[in-house]
Amino acid sequence: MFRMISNRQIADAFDLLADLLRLKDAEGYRFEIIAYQRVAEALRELPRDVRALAAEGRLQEIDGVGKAIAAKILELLEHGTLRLLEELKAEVPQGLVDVLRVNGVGPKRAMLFYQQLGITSVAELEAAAREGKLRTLPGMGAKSEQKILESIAALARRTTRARADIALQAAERILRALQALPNVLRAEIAGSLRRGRATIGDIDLLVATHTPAPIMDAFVNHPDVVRVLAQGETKSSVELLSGLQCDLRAVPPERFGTALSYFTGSQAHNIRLRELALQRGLSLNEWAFTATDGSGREILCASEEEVYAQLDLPYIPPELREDRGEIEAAQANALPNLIEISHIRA
DNA sequence: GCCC
DNA sequence: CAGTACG
DNA sequence: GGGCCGATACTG
Repeated sequence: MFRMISNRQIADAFDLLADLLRLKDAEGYRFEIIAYQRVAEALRELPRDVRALAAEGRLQEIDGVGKAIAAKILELLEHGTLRLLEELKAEVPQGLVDVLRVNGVGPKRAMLFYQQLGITSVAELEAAAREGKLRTLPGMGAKSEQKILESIAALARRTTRARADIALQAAERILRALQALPNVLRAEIAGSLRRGRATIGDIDLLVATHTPAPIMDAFVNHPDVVRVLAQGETKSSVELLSGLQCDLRAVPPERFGTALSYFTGSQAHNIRLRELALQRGLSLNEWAFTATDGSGREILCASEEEVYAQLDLPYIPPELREDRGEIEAAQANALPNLIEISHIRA
């Protein structure tokens, strides 16, 4: 019989596997890393106990699970551990996985810090930054060092994902300020908040305008903003009083549909849409569909309806955009009817 | 790594 | 440019 | 066997 091990624990093991591989050689294992992360997410969303599925020999029915990963799941169910995972732990300090959670630190820098300074934890990274040691490393300077210190502080401030209702209040405050600005033609909440998720990691906002610069300025100077993480022509990122990160993108109104689609996600849903576009000889990004025949011809979408229509799909509501079968359902014209408040009566 |  | 980050 | 999202955007 199988061990007591939850879907969640198995998912965590695959995420750890992905992170350790990322540290070892991000490029060399690029697609394996993606595969492991996909499976981790699929397992967390799986409504059934993996052990039951395994007992029936149906593991490969899970999206993203093939022969190799099915074997790894079985190994976890039987032994509670993975040989591959243990080997990687011996090669790469596990504490580096936490270091990866620091904004601005990816696998390259984490390994650089480890190999040059022996850093294996966030605490050690913080100490090294305070002592001015990071700036001595190639590609690092005083500014990068300071950013890392601030990221570590931010990491401590927000321990968990925010409840959607709390985040919604914070989002609407910023949104109202943006809507009140001259030359803002539209302003919308995007991201997981728009998808109706119960908890959200950050707030994503989108505005339609022909003059993004003054809007970006107003955004980063909003009274709720405590820190500017990045500010560019069309994309800025800030930290709010609540500790929440808030990202804003600005696009011209004729491109609002592709932008809202992109910024609403989910990532997995976006990737599926982009694959569908490629099948039709089009490349899709947040700005437009672009013909892949070299002509550079663009198809602009002011609304999301146009985006889906271009892909021969009926409109898919944000709440369903998780790549959990909604694309296939849409293609079969069999999307479920969502329950709206207005449909409910006492 | 998975999938066509 | 490389590195990191975003859905 | 060979592709796998983005002609992404921002920083230093």
